[in-house]
Amino acid sequence: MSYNHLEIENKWQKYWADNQTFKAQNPPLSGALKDAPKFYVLDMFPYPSGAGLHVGHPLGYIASDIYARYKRHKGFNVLHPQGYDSFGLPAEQYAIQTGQHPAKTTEENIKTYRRQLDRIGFSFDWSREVRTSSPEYYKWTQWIFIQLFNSWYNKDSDKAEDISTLEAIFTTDGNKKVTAVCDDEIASFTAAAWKKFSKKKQQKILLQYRLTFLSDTEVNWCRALGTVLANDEIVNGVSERGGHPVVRKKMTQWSMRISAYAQRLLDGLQKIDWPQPLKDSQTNWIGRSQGAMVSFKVLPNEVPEKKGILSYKTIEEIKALRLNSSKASKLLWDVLRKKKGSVKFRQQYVLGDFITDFVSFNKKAIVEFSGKEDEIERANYFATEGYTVTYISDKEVIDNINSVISKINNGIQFPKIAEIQKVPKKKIKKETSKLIEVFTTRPDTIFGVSFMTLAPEHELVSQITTDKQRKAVNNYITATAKRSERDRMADVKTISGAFTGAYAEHPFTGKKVQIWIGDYVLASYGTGAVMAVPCGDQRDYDFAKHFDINIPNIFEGVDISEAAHEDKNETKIANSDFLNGLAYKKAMKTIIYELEKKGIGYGKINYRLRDAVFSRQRYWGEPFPVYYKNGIPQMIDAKHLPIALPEVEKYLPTEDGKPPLGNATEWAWDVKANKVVSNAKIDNKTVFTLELNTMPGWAGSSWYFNRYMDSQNSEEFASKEALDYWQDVDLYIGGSEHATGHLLYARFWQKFLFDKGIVPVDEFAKKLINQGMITGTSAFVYRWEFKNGDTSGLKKLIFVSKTQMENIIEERQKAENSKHNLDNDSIDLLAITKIKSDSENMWSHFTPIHADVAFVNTSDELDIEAFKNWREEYKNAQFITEDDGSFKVGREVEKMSKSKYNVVNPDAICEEYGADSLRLFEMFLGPLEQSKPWKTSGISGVLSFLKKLWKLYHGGEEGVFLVSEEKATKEELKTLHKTIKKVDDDIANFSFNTSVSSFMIAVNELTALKCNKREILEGLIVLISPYAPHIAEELWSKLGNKDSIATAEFPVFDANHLVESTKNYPISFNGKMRFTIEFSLDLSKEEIEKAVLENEKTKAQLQGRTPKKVIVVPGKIVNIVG
RNA sequence: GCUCAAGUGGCGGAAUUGGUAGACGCGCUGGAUUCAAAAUCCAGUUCUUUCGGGAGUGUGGGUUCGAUUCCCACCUUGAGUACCA
Repeated sequence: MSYNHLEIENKWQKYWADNQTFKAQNPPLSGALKDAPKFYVLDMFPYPSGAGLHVGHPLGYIASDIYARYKRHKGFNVLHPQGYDSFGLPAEQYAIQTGQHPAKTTEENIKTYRRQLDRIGFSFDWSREVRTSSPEYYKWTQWIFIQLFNSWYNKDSDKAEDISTLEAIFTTDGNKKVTAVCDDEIASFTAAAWKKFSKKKQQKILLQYRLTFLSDTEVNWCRALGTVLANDEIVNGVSERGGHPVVRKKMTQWSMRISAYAQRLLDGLQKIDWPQPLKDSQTNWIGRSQGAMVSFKVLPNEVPEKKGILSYKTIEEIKALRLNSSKASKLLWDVLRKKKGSVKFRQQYVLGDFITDFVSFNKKAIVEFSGKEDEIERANYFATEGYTVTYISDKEVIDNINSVISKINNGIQFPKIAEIQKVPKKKIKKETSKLIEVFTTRPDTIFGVSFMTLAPEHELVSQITTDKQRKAVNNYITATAKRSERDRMADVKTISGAFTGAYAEHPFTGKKVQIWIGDYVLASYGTGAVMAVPCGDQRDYDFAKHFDINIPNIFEGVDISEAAHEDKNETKIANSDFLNGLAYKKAMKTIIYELEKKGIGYGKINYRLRDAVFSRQRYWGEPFPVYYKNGIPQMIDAKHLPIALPEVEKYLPTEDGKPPLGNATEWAWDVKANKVVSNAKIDNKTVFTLELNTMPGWAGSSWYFNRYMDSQNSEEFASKEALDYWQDVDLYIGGSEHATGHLLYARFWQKFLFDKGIVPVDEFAKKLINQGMITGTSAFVYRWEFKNGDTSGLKKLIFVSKTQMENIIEERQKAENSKHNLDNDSIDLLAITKIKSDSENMWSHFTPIHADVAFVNTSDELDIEAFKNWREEYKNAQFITEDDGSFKVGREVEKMSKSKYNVVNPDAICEEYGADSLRLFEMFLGPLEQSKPWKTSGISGVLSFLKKLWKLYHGGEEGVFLVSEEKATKEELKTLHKTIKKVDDDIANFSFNTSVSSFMIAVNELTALKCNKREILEGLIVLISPYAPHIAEELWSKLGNKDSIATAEFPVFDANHLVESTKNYPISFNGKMRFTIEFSLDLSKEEIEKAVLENEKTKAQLQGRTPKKVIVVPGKIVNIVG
């Protein structure tokens, strides 16, 4: 009976499903597992895409499955679940295109995934399956959101606490004593003041402390996708998915205060066994830098005028105004710009703090549309500046533009102060000295400060710029505003900036320090301002050189004539008053002490990590359990969860730009009935509008590992017993692309849940492995083209086989090198003269065209007929084949992708070679964490291994099952135990590839020994079972076992079987091995040395010379130095 | 630029504390079997060679009796990050 993988695999997959073989037990444990320790093996759950799985996807699942099966053999109660991260953009985009409900396509895709996964024979406990998009699951995602909303971060206890504790503090002490992680700008208030605040104001203040909060955030808006994207969803300024442009935009969004956990996320990395590169990228992403905040006083020498300074903000406002200007405004501007009025007007120009609609500076006249919110303040200011304002309305302009023009002209001819009612007298602002705050990691170099640089967007820029410099500054701001973020990033080399004319006072020397603006300073990091130390920072140095600013040297014995000196460890500070002679560490301490003493600065740790935006303008995501009352968000009571996703007509944003949920008609919250009701009932008394955004993709994946512990629990997130028993994931396998997304957010939520006492540990995964990517091996055919792609002279497309193409190129090279006539043998070789006589034109290029790898056999030969039928235009193509008539394709390694036609489907592999072959082969390809190319041709090696394995149990030519009960020989035992040791070690090191080799070696050796003894074969099949479980089950049952092999005891290694009496010593000369001699291991060093030197071969090597030295390492090697 | 990872036959890769470089498999070559093919089995397969040998793990140095492994410098590739003060 020969090995029939299809029959065996079907049989056992059915058996496992029917018997729930891999169901993990929750406490209390019973049966064989009564005292079993737990082991939790987890894969990153997949997003079920429409394309299904390709052979690259299961790599990590196979590795984790082997580990899980191994642990079962070792007596553990193994939890090895699987589920689906089933909310996401692709299903939604498909819905937009086809109108299909995302739930439906998701369901279908999951079915495909499940079918594909089942075929590979995974030992998943499917009874615990989760889907992030099912209401039973997202009920608890919503529940966690509520917990976050009801929490604040107390810096003193360094953990999240219930918001009620904060309210209690406010009532007794106000907010002065609280150290919380909260919004940057919260005014301080006393207990008395707190009590007097309205409920609404109190709620607004609390919102600034909550761990999830609403704020106007600059977000990455992707117009094409109609949604906001997280930083890690953007690659090179375009969306990761689809490559659409992304712009910055302000929106009111839910955010998660992950910044509260920055330090703990960093510290936690110490105690988890995750890959170093992954830890590094999290460390990098959190971006801790230690330094100090320092305030510089701006010198009031030249009090700048406010008028006409463009700030970043105003430029953007003006842009927006111009874009959105009303019909009337456009109409009027068309007339005014053509000077139909008597004077030249400018549109939307800045005057003081205001943007005028139209202004004439020389006539001191303003034309404004009436009805602006701040009309009174504006009028007041314009009047004090001596401007005449003419008010007009939209209607007037549209009805009769000529009368409007004459009204304007009249206003100018007969100046009169605009009518102002109840103008409050504007307070004259006291000119207090302004402070520029900077963050620096090198406060010890403060004596090297020779200028300061502000980001062009910095709010002080417009206030401090002097008259004289205003034009230059405005020009610079305008110029940088035009450049997109991308341009600025791409162009790091160019140094640009402008002097504001203002000076700051050096806090220690009292010297005047120039204040510049420059786009190398980012508004979004630190305070958006830097103290420039050109001698110690290369960017400051370059800037100083470029603008000819002096570069004081404050380092002892360091030459800074060529470049800044950025090394801090081995340099002492000089020219720095009280810091002179101090090394970095000491200088840091001293300066921070001095700064704090003077009250102008303090030591500070800054993090790059920003709070995470949590709102998405999408349909296919978790709805928020939130409704709005007077503009204040309210949580729906947890007992009414889940708040199910409503049905909508269309999945696109609404006409007026609301998220897709704005299309829902049943989307309002009735606080009396405690249910979702029709929007028509909204009265803002008992029925309120619900949140229209949905949660981002990472919401559901940030806690799913906890849900698996007790996935069917409808009462709780997971029971306390289950959480206490399973604790955390022992082994987590997934891709490294989640380093700064999922894996950071999940750690954040886990720490939060830990703070709240919901989960027992604050890191969810002890050990993590990143599996590498399996790349595809694309196949190419080469299209022969004429110069300039001109194919007009050809009746047919010509494809050239790979070796022939290489021949042609080589011939051409030769011909060109020796300047031979091109019409030579090589052309005859191909008989192409028949196709085209002008051979000159034939010497042109070959274009590689992707051919579907399905058309190519294991010898790289193309199925020409299949290829012809693939595309209409290939039907009549001509093929220049090899001499033997085959057509060879070119090969190249690329990412596996549909568009490259190099996708290999695991179903096809399972069909032809079997799941066991697929599993073995994927492991055999190379180290798990490394990326490696897939080549189907290689799989024959593991298949023939399986056949040999099968034969071992089916001795003789007849092929009947035949196992002997004889005692095993020493040699046979040695093979088995050598393999046990190797597999134990390999699995511990995740070197699955070398285990497969050792199986092959074992089977080869046992075959050579003609071993068919139960004593050996029973152990062997358990060893192999984690890797190739189907054949293992079959042979195990043939060996007479009634139960599944899944929990059979793993063979125990016995070193006694490996003890040797002799060693084949390598004899090397100057470190090079030349031959070997066998000696007993009992021999002493001296005896070995003597025997070696007497050996004939040694004498031949030495050719009469006397060796200088002989090194003998017993049991290892002999080295003769000559 | 910075951080990290990695460079070994035609290919995937092995060599766990420095001790026989190329395990295992693919591919290739030759042979057996077959009417033939597939499958299977056997032998060979780093390069070079005057068949004695000699060289060889990205490059150049170093430490050592001995280096793919340790140290220094450089080159190349891949990943992450990007004016982070």
